[in-house]
Amino acid sequence: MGRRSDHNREELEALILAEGHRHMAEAGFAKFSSREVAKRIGYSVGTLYNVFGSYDRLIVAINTRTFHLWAAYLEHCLASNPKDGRESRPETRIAALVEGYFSFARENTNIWMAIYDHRLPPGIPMPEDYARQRAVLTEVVVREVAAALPPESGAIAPRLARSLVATVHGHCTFALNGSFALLGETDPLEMATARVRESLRAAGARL
Amino acid sequence: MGRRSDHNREELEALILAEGHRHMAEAGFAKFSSREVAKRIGYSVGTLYNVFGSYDRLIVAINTRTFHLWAAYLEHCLASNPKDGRESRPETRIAALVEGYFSFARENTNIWMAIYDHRLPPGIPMPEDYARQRAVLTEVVVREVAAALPPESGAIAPRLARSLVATVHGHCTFALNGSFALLGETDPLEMATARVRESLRAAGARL
DNA sequence: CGAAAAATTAAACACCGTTCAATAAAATAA
DNA sequence: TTATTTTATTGAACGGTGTTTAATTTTTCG
Repeated sequence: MGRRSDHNREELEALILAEGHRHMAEAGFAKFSSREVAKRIGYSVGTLYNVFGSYDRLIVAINTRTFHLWAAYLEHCLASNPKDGRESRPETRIAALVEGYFSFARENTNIWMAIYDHRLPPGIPMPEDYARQRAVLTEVVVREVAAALPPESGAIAPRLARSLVATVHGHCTFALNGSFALLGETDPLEMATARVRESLRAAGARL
Repeated sequence: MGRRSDHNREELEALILAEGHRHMAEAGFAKFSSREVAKRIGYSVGTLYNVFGSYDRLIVAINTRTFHLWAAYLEHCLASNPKDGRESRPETRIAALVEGYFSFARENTNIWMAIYDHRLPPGIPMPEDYARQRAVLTEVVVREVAAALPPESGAIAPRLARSLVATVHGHCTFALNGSFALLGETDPLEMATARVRESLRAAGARL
């Protein structure tokens, strides 16, 4: 049948992705539907499948975009705490990072949760884009952790950074899914920040 | 229509729960289906809805059972490290707890993940059973954390324990969903244990 | 036994992801 | 230009889901 005059393949992919991202933000992972995305952009379901191949690949593309937004958001948070200003202490920048992790998740709950709600069927490998965007995000943390540690400890920064991301992730998850509220915890961000500070100090950081 | 001779209401509820749990363990949250559970126990879907009211309440019941199993598993792990034996040091018991957290999740991935995959629609409150079973699990950790801290720090044990559970949860999640593998981390358990030890030391524990 | 109560069913509804022959439009060839 | 090939798009069909409900069966009890 026919090529439409108003969208080439590239534009169509971008259109689906943009609307898919919006729908995910509004509806959340559990209620997300590829049919609904198709309806919203005025194409039929089949077209979506021609472009993305499957539901899973569409979700992965949406999540990849979320990683991109997230990394940009964190860099923006850090830019408010410049290295050379009065508030340039590594502690401040680390705190800004933890706070940024939490506030991105809080202000974009559905798209943030979708990253962890979705799991690829076993055997299907992650697209390269996904791994790369995720690595970018991790690199930001590695860089800041390395800056907080004494120069001679730089080698351990990557492993420690990954571990601290997991620490913050755990706290953020419990904050957003109600686990902390259920158990009586009222300030998850403070708890996460404290745990990160302790581990950095144990690794030799002077905070 | 009629009451069957072979199951009263209580037995039927237990039957559904047992088969539901089994199905969740085999299929995982994404492929779980109440219709499939009904088919397996030889009842129709309607009966399931008469007993549990909705899909969500069935899932919550399954997850509540998982919390119960999990707490029992952890107590069993701790029993292998008795308080009064040669290996009675709090550090050993804390390590056993972290290891138990990981190994339960690893050996029961689907039912463990289902706890965090499922989210109640907003407005519907958690059943009391769920909160209670979850509190039991947390109490185990609070008790061990308090034992690791100096007596005068006992008051902070509950908050610290919740935070350490979040820390371990984050590491366990990243270990099981492939995040750590993607980022090159090869020993999540070691990382989690190290973070917990650091935080306990910072709180005054002599490990 | 017969009537009231309770339990169970099966069909219907509105969704979902996925596939695929038919079709319409664009690109190319004659 | 017209004819043909290639490409993009569709919409119906399939088998699945959670959920509701009228009809039906079974049990209970007077």
